[in-house]
Formats: sequence, structure tokens, C-alpha cells
Amino acid sequence: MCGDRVNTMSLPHALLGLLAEQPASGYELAKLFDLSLANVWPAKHSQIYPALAKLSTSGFVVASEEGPRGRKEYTITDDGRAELERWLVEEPSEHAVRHDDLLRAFFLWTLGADGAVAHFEREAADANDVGQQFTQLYRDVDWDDSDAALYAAIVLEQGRRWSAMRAEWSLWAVEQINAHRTAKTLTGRLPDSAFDPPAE
Amino acid sequence: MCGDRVNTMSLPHALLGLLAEQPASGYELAKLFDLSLANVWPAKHSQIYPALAKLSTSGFVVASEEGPRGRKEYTITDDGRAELERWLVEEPSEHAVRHDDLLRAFFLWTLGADGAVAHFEREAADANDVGQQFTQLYRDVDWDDSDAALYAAIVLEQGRRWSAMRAEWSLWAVEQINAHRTAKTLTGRLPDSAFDPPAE
DNA sequence: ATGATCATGTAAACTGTTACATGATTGT
DNA sequence: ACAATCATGTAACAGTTTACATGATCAT
Repeated sequence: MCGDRVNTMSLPHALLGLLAEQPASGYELAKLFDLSLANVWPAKHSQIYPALAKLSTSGFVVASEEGPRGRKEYTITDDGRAELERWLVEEPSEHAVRHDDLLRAFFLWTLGADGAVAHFEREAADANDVGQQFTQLYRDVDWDDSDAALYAAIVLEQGRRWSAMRAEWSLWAVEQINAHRTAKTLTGRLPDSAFDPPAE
Repeated sequence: MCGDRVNTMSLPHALLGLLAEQPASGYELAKLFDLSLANVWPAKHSQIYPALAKLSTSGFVVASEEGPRGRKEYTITDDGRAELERWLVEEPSEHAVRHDDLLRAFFLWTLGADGAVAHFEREAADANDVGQQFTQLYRDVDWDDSDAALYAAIVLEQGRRWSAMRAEWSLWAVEQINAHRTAKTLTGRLPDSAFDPPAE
């Protein structure tokens, strides 16, 4: 009806995406964010409620009458589905994220080799923990046969692979620092092996 | 002198980290952000100038007299170095980042299998491109023997590994979707192989 | 002279977090 | 009765982006 076209930010689309599966209240959506999107796109209820109100005035969702405890159930409209699909297809993803752990790594030289090595070893242990948690989460979730479940599993798998990469990279960094520690005065070279072109 | 203790956010610490290597002006820092931190912690000059002013009043940096074109050079103080190291060691990193590409993946089922496969194939190609860019960047940078250069290379290596992981994962996702396409009606099972525990 | 680059800032708009605020219903 | 959970919102603050605004210096 009204082609308002939500701009670049993703929270409204995340809400549309969740509502594409089934209608839900703001409260339920907040829970879904905590359960399934906590590591992807966190959002608090204080952000969700106003966003739903705005989606409603834009005509991308409709709210039911107030239920038991003032509960309002939102249902996605055809316009909402169209906007969701437009976002999925047209909107370029800006995979420019803020990595505070990489920022730290960048400045780790100020701690000296020992401090940096300790840091990366902690990082590796932490990454393995997180990977285990993802694996456990995969086991705990009651997956159904839906398409949505498949894609949720695919996302979770990236989490697992990311953790594995981070652990391996951290240990690799330790090796590099130790090599640099002794080799610096001899050759002063940076690692070659780091930049073998990625396998196609 | 004054132990103001910058709070959780990282921009001031990024500035302190860059200034730990050598003094610089706001303009130069803005360029450094674009050159070396664009994929880690982007920042615009409009954010940098006020942040420097605040770091200055907190006593973590000192500004020189105004130079040629109103240029002000900032130098890190001992307090600034202490704050930087405190942040590196004490402050827990919240590797909870927002991944708009993963958010997209989560809702890709709404496009149907063909649309999703096309998306992941584009993703894989894009990830390979980005990986190549990182590799090229590694070659183009004029690395010196400094510790800072080693850590910059370590960070860049994570970028390369992340790209490689993303490309592999995207192609894996295509396989899963194709398997699900036919197998759903037969077994309805989700991938097992996805969750082999990560190698220690 | 003119355009590129150096150089610094402010203001408005938007996104997100934390804290505040309220009240209904359900289970024990 | 009391605690937990359901359920919705607002307000203040912090951080980021985009746009506005200005002017000096350098190379051609």
C-alpha cells in the first residue's frame, strides 16, 4: 500500500524476518532475539517495541486487538514480505563490522611478547569454549524439518567455524610472535606462510 | 595525573593505540583509520576530533602548539600509555558483533532454495574477492621490522582466514540446501557433518 | 588562478543501551 | 501472599554517520 522502504539499518528487517515465519508479540520477538539472534543481531525490548510501532504505521505489519495482558500480536503483511525480500536481494550487505578483539590485537605489541602471547593463548581457549557452546546449542535445539530451521543451522555452523578459525589463528599468532622474538634480530622478516592464496 | 578511566567503548583506546607508536594530528589519525583500521574499527574525522579533545582534557594525550594549517600534534602521555595497557589487559572483549550478512542468511529461506543458492554463490565469490584484496594489501604494505608491523600483519591474516572461512562456508551452505531440497521429503534430517567438534 | 590536499571543527539525525516505570496473570 | 513471568512502554544517555562549514597551503 505505502511503499515506505525502510532504510539501511537492519532491525526492522530482522523483525519482518521473524514475523515471516509466524505472528508474534513484541515480548515474544524480544525472546527470539535472545535465543536465536543474540550472536548475530542483538536487540532489546526497548528498541523492539518502537520499531514494531513504526513498521505498523508503515503498513508492513498489522497489530491484533489487545489480548490478555495488553498483549498485541503482530502479523506480517504482503507489503512486509515484499520489503523483506527486497532487502534480502537488493540491499548490499556491509560486512564491515566492529571487532574490538581485533582492535586489541592490533595494539598488543605495547604489552611486550610475553603479554601478547598470554593474551592470544587466552583467546584460543576462549574461542574453543565458544565453539563448544555452539556445538552444544546445536544439540540442544529441537530442530524441525522447516526451511527456517535449516537456515538457522547454517548460521550456527558459521559460528562454529568462526570459533575454530579464531582458535587456530590465535595459536598461529603465538607461533609468529615467538618466531619474531628470536628471528627479528637475525632476519627481521614477517611471516610468508600467512599469505598463501586462499584455496578456491 | 588524573585517573579518569575511559569507559567501555573503544574509540579513545584506538586513538591511544595509534599514538603509542608515534605522535600524530587528528587528520593523520583519520587517515590511519581508513588505511589500517577500516575493517576493524572504522571512524570518521568528525568523531576523532572531539575524542582527541576529550583525551586531552583527561590528560591521556597532550597537544602541541598549532602548526602550519592550524595543525595540532597529539602525543600520548604516561597516563595515556597506562590507560591503554589497562584496557588491553583488564577490559573484557565483547566479541558480540553485528553480522548483517548472517542476519540475511537467517531469513534466506523466504527466497526459496534457488534464490538462497544464488545468494550463497555470490557470497562465496565475494568472500574470495575480499580475501584476494587482503592478500594484495599484505604485498603492497611496506612492512618494517617493528613489533607494530608484526601485529598489523597478524590482524590482516585474520581477515584473510575469515574470508577463506566465509567462502568455504557459503559453498557448504549451497550443498546443504541442495541436499535438503531432495532429502527433506525422504529423511527430513539436518546435516550431521556440520557439527563435528572443532579440532583442538 | 585554480584545484587538490591539508586541516579542523560543529550540528543534526539515527541507532542502540541502560535505567525507569507500570501493571496483569500464573503458579506455589 | 508472594514471586516469577508476561507484557508494554518511555527517557536519558552514548556512540556513529552524514552533512554543513571554514580556511590555509601547495603544485601546476
